[in-house]
Amino acid sequence: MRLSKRGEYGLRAMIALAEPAEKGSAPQMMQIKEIALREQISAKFLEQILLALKNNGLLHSKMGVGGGYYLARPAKEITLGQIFRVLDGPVAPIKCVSQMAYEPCGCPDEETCGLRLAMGDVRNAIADILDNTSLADVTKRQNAVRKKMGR
Amino acid sequence: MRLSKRGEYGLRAMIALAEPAEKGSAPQMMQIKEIALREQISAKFLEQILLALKNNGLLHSKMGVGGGYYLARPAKEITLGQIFRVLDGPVAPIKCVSQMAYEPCGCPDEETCGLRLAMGDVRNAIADILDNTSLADVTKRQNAVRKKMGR
DNA sequence: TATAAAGTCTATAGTACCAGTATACTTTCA
DNA sequence: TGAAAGTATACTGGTACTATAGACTTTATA
Repeated sequence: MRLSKRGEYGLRAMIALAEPAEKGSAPQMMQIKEIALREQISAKFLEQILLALKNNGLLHSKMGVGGGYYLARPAKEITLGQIFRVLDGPVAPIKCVSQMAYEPCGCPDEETCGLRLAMGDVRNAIADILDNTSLADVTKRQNAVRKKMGR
Repeated sequence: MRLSKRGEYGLRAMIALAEPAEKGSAPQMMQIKEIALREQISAKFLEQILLALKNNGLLHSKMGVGGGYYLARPAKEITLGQIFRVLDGPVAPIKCVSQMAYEPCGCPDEETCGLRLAMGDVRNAIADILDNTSLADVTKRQNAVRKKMGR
């Protein structure tokens, strides 16, 4: 049940982009290098990841001097599930319970397959969290913990 | 978030072994070939998987003529989580939230890392299902569905 | 007690995927 | 016009996954 490095770095980058530099400021733009440095990620690798996120409509970018990446929509409208699926594919642990990439698993009777029933529950539990947690939720929670710890 | 073939086959085999041949009969013993045929798995591959489950105390075996594998404990005392961990390792999507294989993920402040907080929720949701679903639960559910569909 | 049926164990092969690197290109701004 | 930035694609080394092979041990029974 692992999150790939690709997925991890992508999620970290998106969270970084969701943290407003100043309170109530415009959606912030950051450069690849900036994010890479801050999150300790290989810039070249991150480049590919951000590109994939852009091509799937989650990021926008500006080329040239003073360019960079920024969120395509407000942080509260982008969920972890959307990001995850772009970078790591379907959420389901087994294809026969996948919503976005269904494939039969070959058991004689899918309707009554016990493994399928159990893995369906797992899929739903994961999707429930990922699809109902937005980037805004994440940064809000971060700040709440920070405040609580007095930082 | 994928279940490996190893994990899938192992879970299928354990579920097969948990289905009593006759109502209220003794823990049933099945041979590798028998399970492999029924679940359409390569017998040699399944062999390794069952061996791993045996070496981790989830299965017992009997060698020689008329031998086979059988559950080491009653089906209601073996959870999907136990099987999963033997075959696919930790449940956590990222090491910094793993209970059984913790490792720092390298973010500057783990306590307030948003990704870690979210992935912690995911881990708990998965573990909650896997550790609270026994083989007996699975076969019971299978039978319930079968009955409902009139088979 | 010989034989065949069954599990045990270790090694290895092929493949796919992951993580990262390299390089050439295009766009934009000053 | 040149430097800063993103775009695009190819390549590579490593590792993990999915088996397959073969030699070995244990056990029942004829």
